Amino acid sequence: MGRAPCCDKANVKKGPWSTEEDSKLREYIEKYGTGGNWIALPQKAGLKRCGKSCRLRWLNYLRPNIKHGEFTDEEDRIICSLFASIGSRWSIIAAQLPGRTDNDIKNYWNTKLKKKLMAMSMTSQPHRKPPPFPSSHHTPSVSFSSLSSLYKDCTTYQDPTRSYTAFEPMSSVQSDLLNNDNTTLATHSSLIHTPEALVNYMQYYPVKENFLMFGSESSCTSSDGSSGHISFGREMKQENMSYFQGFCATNEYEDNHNFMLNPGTNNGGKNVNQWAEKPREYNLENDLEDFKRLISSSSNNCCNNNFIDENKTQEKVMYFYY
DNA sequence: AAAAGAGGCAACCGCCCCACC
DNA sequence: CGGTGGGGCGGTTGCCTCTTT
Repeated sequence: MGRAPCCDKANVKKGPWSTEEDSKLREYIEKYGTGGNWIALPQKAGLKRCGKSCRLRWLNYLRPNIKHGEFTDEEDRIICSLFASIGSRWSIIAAQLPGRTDNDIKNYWNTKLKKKLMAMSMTSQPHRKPPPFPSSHHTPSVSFSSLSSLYKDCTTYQDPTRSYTAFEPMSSVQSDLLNNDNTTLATHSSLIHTPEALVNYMQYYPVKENFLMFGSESSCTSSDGSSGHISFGREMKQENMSYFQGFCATNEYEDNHNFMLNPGTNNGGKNVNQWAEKPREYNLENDLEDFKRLISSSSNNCCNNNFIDENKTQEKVMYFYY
């Protein structure tokens, strides 16, 4: 048996909102607020509308400070970068663009920005082929400054020997792109140097699960001075503790390191996180659900300055680790 | 000028998450 | 602890407007 509908579909008006309905809704909410119950609101406000419809109308159109019209270049840039990073999680993207709604951004992306990017991409590379898919022997050499510069509120994690930057899924990594030793992503990600490259890359090699992690380890600094290595992994839970588990391929050695990041402890107002080698006791193909859950729940116990505006969304956090 | 096609966007649908009982 | 219901989200639809033929 299906779930009961949230409202009586037969007695509910659908379609475009009239100005009269708009003002009824606006006046009611300005006077009484939503009362935390959208389902009951239309009746109280004298509207023959579904509560969800009222919510949508308010959030996307009537609420104060909504910005309509042309997107700026800066907004374009943010949307592209975030889309490349986290995929179509419009509410998170909207949280970074004051006055813009997720619906607006979604429409803008689907109708204009996607085409714009494709056009730019084809103009610069008329005979473009998919980005190369290097062998696992490719030496990683990562520059991610252009990406990280887009984000101001990075959470900082470090220990004396390692620093990491992680992209939480990212739309992330298709398991079929991975070698048995889980190194493929690590190595071909090394070609991503700019947001544009990432967009380009993800058109051909979309990723779905897990997360990417760029980082460095002092012990892995290569002879040419670059110290980047690339890893992939995921966050997981064990006995009420969350860990980041992953594998890394470094400049110095391409065997995998299995590591974990214990949750930070507050040390003089700053989170200090402990990195530790971890025995290979997990199968990366499993426990993805744990990973996803933790991504949404760990903001409270792991990071103290999340990327996401918690007033707009309480979940789906992107972490950057240095 | 009219018809057809394309584009843009508001709104709907259905699923998932989570708080509450 | 499982069930229920509301809120929130992303994907999709359908209507309206604009452009092209």
